[in-house]
Amino acid sequence: MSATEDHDVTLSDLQLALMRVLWARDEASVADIAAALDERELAHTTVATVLTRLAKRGLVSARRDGRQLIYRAEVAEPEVRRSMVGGLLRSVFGGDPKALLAHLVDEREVSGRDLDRVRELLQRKPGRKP
Amino acid sequence: MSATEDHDVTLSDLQLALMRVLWARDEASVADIAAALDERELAHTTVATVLTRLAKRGLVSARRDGRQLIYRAEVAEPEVRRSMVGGLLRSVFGGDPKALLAHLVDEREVSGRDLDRVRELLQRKPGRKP
DNA sequence: CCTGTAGTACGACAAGTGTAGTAAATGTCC
DNA sequence: GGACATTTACTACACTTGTCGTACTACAGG
Repeated sequence: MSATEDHDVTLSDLQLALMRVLWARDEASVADIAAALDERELAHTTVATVLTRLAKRGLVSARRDGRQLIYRAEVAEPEVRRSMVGGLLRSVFGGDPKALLAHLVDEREVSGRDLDRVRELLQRKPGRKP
Repeated sequence: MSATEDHDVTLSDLQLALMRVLWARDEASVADIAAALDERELAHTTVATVLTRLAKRGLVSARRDGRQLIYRAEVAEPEVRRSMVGGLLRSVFGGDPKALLAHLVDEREVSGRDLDRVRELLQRKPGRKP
């Protein structure tokens, strides 16, 4: 299938930032990414280094275009989200998603209204694929 | 005024494991902790080292009892949870708790039934505490 | 008292990350 | 065609984390 034998896709903040650029535009050169991230004031070489490391992990791939390298994400955002939420779930909530949900409510991060809204969406859009 | 100037309490798996022991029993010696974690087969010195580093971060405190050091957690579990969920929220969901909730539902980590259950609890237990 | 032994304090080392400089290759512009 | 600019490759360095080994210290027994 699509799952290309993925491991533990956990990314740091910076790594995530780079990936987000790739997810948003499907392909990008180091310069593109550095530009998209210029609030961070990173040296181009920093971006290039991180990209190289991500490539070594198989999370992005590079294609050569003349002297430039054009990068592309090799893992999809939902997959990373799954992986990272899963990690937090395991490490902090003993693997119980309901505990996380409860936390969100206790912490007033989501309200009863939010719950209702989601509940309604669930109703509307019934079951997904088995 | 309980917030003792806390930073970014993000803990690794191992660190969390140690903290959990402390949270469970309020005080523990290195030996206690190593014992509680013996599925991990850690050398005592490893436990001691991690504890020392946690102490340096102010997350635990140590009291001397004879030759032993008795540790105690200086941050509460809910606080760490808050901090870590907050971090994930920021880095992966653009800081939007509802997006995380949606993820949980999409990923079928929580069901409509779970939502209802929590919803009901909310109804039952109305107010907050000032 | 002498000897284990239990405990801590330190120092170490391998990975992974953030961050960047330098070098080398390759175009571009007068 | 020479000076610049662009872009990658490599190397480096400081930090954190997981993991220990060693050394030193202070008790417990005989």
